[in-house]
Amino acid sequence: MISPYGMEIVESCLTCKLRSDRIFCDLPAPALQAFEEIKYTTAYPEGAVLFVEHQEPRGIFLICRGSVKLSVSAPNGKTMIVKIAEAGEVLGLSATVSGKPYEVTAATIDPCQINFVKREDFLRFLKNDVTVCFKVAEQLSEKYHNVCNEVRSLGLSHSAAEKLAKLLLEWSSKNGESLKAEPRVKLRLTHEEIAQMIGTSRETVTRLLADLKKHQILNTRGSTLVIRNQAALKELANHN
Amino acid sequence: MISPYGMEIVESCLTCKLRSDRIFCDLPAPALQAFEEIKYTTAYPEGAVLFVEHQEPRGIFLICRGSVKLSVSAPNGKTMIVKIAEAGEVLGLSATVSGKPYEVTAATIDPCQINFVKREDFLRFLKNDVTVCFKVAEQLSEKYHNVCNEVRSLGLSHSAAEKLAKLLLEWSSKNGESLKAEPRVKLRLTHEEIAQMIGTSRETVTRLLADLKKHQILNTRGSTLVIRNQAALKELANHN
DNA sequence: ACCGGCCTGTGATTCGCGTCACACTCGCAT
DNA sequence: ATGCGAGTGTGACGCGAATCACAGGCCGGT
Repeated sequence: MISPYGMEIVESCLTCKLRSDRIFCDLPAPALQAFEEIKYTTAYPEGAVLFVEHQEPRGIFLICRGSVKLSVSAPNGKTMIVKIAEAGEVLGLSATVSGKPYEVTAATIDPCQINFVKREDFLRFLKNDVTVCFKVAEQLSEKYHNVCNEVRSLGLSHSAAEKLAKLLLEWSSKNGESLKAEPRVKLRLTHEEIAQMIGTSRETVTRLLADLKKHQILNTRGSTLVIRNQAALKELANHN
Repeated sequence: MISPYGMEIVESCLTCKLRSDRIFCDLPAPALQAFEEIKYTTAYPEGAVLFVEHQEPRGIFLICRGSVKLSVSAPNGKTMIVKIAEAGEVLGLSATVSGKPYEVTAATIDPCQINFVKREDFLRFLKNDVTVCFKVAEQLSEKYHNVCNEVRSLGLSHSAAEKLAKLLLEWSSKNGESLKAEPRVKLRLTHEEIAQMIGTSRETVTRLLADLKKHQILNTRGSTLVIRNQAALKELANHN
């Protein structure tokens, strides 16, 4: 089956080949079967909004394919990107479990395939199986862990340069790229969006990147960043 | 029984009078009995360190009485206070569940009574009872929710004044004080610590508080703050 | 009553970076 | 080609707040 947005749809979670890489999909067979029965698979185009912060939780969204931008925003319109979620991650989990409003806004940044499960169905699913419930607890811990790191880098760094360096290093370590001599990072975000991730202004990001290039720490090949001096970048990230 | 630090110890969770107010303590009888058997009750003096960030998770800490300061810190020594946890809250939950290192440091700020449960015991306890497991998931959601708010106010406010105003309002709303015409907030932290909570410097906090007094928004009676103009404070917190 | 430590208050100076303003380069659609 | 819009690069300027430095309070110990 071909989806509306030129993507092949994975029909069933039972036969999904990505299963074993994933954290949440990797459930014992009976649980997976139960999940199969309550999930709705949907394809979304780029830029689709899955849910908005402060909305009542409708349920969870499991990313099968594509990536999703999570952001929080202030009444004055200023917004901050919390993270880019990839395939295998579950969104809206904490809101769905606790019944409190979604704490972030989720919008796709490329075409996505997503499994949705309604809140009541999901809660029933949880309460029927300790394995599942524990898995969810693990997921939540994971998420908590990540936000804590967010707080750490937001709160503990004086300079914007420090935060940018941290971000680049984090990106490069995602694909094991950081093990190479000159890790490459594919830039999928605009300077504006990077600025929103580290809580600074677009111009500052542009300037900082220019500086890094001038000092031979970075290099750009089209929209791919090459980290030429990882040590120096780490220096920037940790020191001052 | 009297503890080493002049506090009466609550012997058993089954007879604990605070139970119904608490989130985590409030379990069905059999689960509570099981909890009773794996917990260790301890009294701590002011300033005791329960665990340190990046440590391997030893287990969970349930505060029965007293309050605990949670902080993260950078290699350079700079530290940031994430929250002040009160009686009824569970600490180290996410680390214990996921097996990842503790993400914060926990230190008592007054004499505390605390129930400790070893990681293996706790995991067994979890996996034996869906109710418990679900409760834990709820707790984790709660925590996630709180950290998200932390990120929001850290990342989305331009001025230190804004963050300070937010903090004061949050404190005043804890005891339902904010419903009164002139809410009072007991200051239990030094300016230095307040600064660490909102990611600014001690001097700035001092100056901001002085300004607020000058503008008749605050007033101080000893170590108690009186909010004389809540509207103005909210204005500061939300706008700019 | 005295001292020594923490805490608070306040001025002077410096600097990062947000903001405004505008030019320049890419795509992409017509 | 042309022209438009989104994204990028760069200078000038000013404000907020970090930092340094020091002067008073407050408090608990001997």
